[in-house]
Amino acid sequence: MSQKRQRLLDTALTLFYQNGINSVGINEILAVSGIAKRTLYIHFPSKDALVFAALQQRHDIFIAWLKQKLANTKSTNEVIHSLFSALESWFSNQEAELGPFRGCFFINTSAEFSDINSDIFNFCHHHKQQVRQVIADHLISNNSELLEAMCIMKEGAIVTAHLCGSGKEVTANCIKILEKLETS
Amino acid sequence: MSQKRQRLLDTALTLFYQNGINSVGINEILAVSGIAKRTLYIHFPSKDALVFAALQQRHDIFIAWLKQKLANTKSTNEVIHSLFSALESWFSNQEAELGPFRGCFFINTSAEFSDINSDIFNFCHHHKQQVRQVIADHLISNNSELLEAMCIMKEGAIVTAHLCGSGKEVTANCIKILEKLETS
DNA sequence: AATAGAGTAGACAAATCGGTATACTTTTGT
DNA sequence: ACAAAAGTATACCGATTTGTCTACTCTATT
Repeated sequence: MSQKRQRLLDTALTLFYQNGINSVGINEILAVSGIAKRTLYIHFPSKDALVFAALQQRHDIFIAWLKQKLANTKSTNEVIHSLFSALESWFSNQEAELGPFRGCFFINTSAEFSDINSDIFNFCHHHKQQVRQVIADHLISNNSELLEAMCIMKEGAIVTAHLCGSGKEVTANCIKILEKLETS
Repeated sequence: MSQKRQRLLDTALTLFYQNGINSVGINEILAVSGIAKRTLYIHFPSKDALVFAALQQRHDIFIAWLKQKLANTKSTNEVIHSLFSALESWFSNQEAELGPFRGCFFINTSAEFSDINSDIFNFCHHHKQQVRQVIADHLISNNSELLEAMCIMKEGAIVTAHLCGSGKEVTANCIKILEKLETS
């Protein structure tokens, strides 16, 4: 609807993802976006509401990105390769839509919001379920053990790439491991 | 040395781990520990120094806990079982030394401190390397692919248990997957 | 041309942040 | 026993936090 609202949201998401939510104040978002404080509080009743909207925005972007990466996969092996190649590309900052890699926004956010019953923490959980579903939809065979393995290794790869910075080796190892599982 | 210093550190670690570092103020730590502000700043020059000391404390506790859990393992298979049984026990709050489970303190902390070159972020990286080394020391065979798989799945399991709350199924799946890898 | 809605700039409020200073008391080592 | 070190309580500092308020401007539609 409003282009100001959208610019606010884009700026907030970028800053939140890059620096962590608690480290980014409302005033910084206003300064970077060049929008007045009053305008922000017309569109979002509170910072938490802005955070929640940013999470939704990131969720939509990530799911769309993932679906596109998994499109046209015609076998389990192709899903494995497409998924972890995409992750590797993300880790090495070659996915413009996702911004400079700094781990998973939802893992990071759930680390800052400790209340397990809050809307924000709940949405992080919901996001992970949705991602799992997208992967599941692309697996022809109903191999739930392989699906589980892919999801666990995906989280492990994201965390490892973020903390240890070795993106390429990690994803290559994941592919190798999952291929062994697939054919066993 | 000083018992006050230790109490400060224990309180800080508990609160930081449970609520996130940026969500816990100096004053809260003082109120809970019942120690004067002046005393804190005698022992720690800044909040960041306290955070760093808390990370070191957690590191020592975690490494000791892990070594104990992996002690007396006599085969690769036993390492797999000991490691992921221990994790499952942690996830379901049965490991008093580690406190109520709220993910990995180092993953959580690195989510809050975005500067990759800071001492704090660096220590989180260092911790993960040390954990990997402890696991490696218990593997008789020099199977680096299995080691890598165990580390990736360990991170994946921690994140998944925290965000999705399904501790038991996750670790059971990890064990199943790793056993397949081991014997292939 | 008039009016309503969206936006701006910035002062302001109340709370909280990390950190310092002061004046005093307790503990500890020799 | 005495002196140094450690600890307490509390006031205070400047900066920063989210959020409110006022007064003004721009723009679009009827």
